[in-house]
Amino acid sequence: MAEEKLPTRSQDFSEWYNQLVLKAQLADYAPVRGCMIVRPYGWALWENIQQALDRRFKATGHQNVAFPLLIPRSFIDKEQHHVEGFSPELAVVTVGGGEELAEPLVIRPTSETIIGHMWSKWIQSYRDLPVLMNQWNSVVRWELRTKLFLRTLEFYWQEGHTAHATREEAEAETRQMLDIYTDFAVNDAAIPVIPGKKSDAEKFAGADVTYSIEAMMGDGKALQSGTSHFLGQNFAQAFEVRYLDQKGELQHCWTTSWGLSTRVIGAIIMVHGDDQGLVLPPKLAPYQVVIVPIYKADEEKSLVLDTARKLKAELAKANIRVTLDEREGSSPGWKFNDWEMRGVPLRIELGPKDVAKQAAVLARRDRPGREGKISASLADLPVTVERLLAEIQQALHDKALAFRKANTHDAKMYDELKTAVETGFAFSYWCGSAECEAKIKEETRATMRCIPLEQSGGPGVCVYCGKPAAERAIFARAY
RNA sequence: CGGGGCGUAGCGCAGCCUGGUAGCGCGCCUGCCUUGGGCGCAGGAGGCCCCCGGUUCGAAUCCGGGCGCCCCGACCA
Repeated sequence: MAEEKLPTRSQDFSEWYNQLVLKAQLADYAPVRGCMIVRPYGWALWENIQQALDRRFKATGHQNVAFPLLIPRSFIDKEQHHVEGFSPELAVVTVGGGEELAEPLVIRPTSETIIGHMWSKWIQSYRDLPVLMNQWNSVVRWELRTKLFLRTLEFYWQEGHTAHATREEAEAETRQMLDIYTDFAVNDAAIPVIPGKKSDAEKFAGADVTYSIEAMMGDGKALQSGTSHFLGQNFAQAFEVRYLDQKGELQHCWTTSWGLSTRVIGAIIMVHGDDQGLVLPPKLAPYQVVIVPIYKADEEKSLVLDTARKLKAELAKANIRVTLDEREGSSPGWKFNDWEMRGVPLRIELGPKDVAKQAAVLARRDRPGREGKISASLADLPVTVERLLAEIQQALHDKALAFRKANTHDAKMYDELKTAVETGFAFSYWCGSAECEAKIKEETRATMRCIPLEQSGGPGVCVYCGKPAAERAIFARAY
């Protein structure tokens, strides 16, 4: 129940976020440090995200699989960069059934190694390729500092893994999946994202190239919201994933992996939320519409509720996710605030006056207050609702894009970059050297988020060292 | 691992300094009344006061030790 007001976003963005996640009942803290319980409302949101992605994965030929949670410790050690990257954050099982294990098992931090191991058995011929797999699961990384949805010890995600005969095919797959994430973010989550390439310092442990989609949160900080890795032949060599080509020659496969996690829920909260609470994009919202009935006397109550129930059935028939708030003992005003806090895109207020007119009051979540309310005829309500939901979906995206543009600066001078990253993104020329990247990070706390795929303006000079630079990169403070 | 905060009713907290009947607000339950922007009244239920040890006639309170969680930095999706 929402008994107290949230801090405003400008007062304390971090505290606003923490309290909102709890109050909206998306998630709660687990008894173990850094772990999270996803509550029904949060999981419903995740299920909608899963469906939106899963149908895209299936449409591009991927199949779902389930690999085990436990991985032999030695597997992690087989790929040099992988072991360096992940060793510090592994959870290790050393005892099973009361006995010390001969070989410790790690709880998967990601599944490249065990999948590589199995592929080496399954893949023999070019006819076996490509292998296109995905799994929905959870993984464990022993993070030092955690935050609900954004970084927890265990988190839910999907990890896609593919193996190909050629470099070109694997590279195309890597980019295809990045495009899918972008499409999902923009069209379903209403989050404008910048797809781009990571620096060597920021790339996945074991990848040749890492791409990501980067989004700007409501406080101007960046959040990496999905990644796609071109793994080259690194894992194929470590696990001997080989095939015979048409000429009868033994070749190593080229592999990819790509993932998107419940972290994207954090992005949805921080991109669209306002001081009243969540604002969920209609395409992913667990409830797209809530009907709040209003009545005094008993005759009114039955009249209003009968109408409301019919309305609910009609909307549900039109495939609109709708709920009717029949809770006794809470006033309509209380319910308005409650559902606003929980981010339902559209509210229908139905009272005796409306029923008499055969109309209802519609209130858009993205336009708070009385001015956002309109009266609509009951006769064609499903059509009106569908139109409004589409408008809200678009409006959320446009607002977020406008915000990002307003807080992104083409910083040419280093001083401009320093100022820009205080409140948002700096889009600056970078020579590509790790030294410049490290210095910028050290001096501004901003990291190189990505080199956007979309470039314009030709070459320039590095914002830090002044040497020639081919491309511009996004620098920002990040979650 | 460094810095800070906190552990007392489901939640938020007071009480601790100065030891002596465990409290307040919200929520919850019952009834009445209300309901178009976080209603009101009355009654009620609910406690290993984080754990272990010490001091004391007596510990939520004092002393020692431990554990846990949250926030801020370094590491990361």
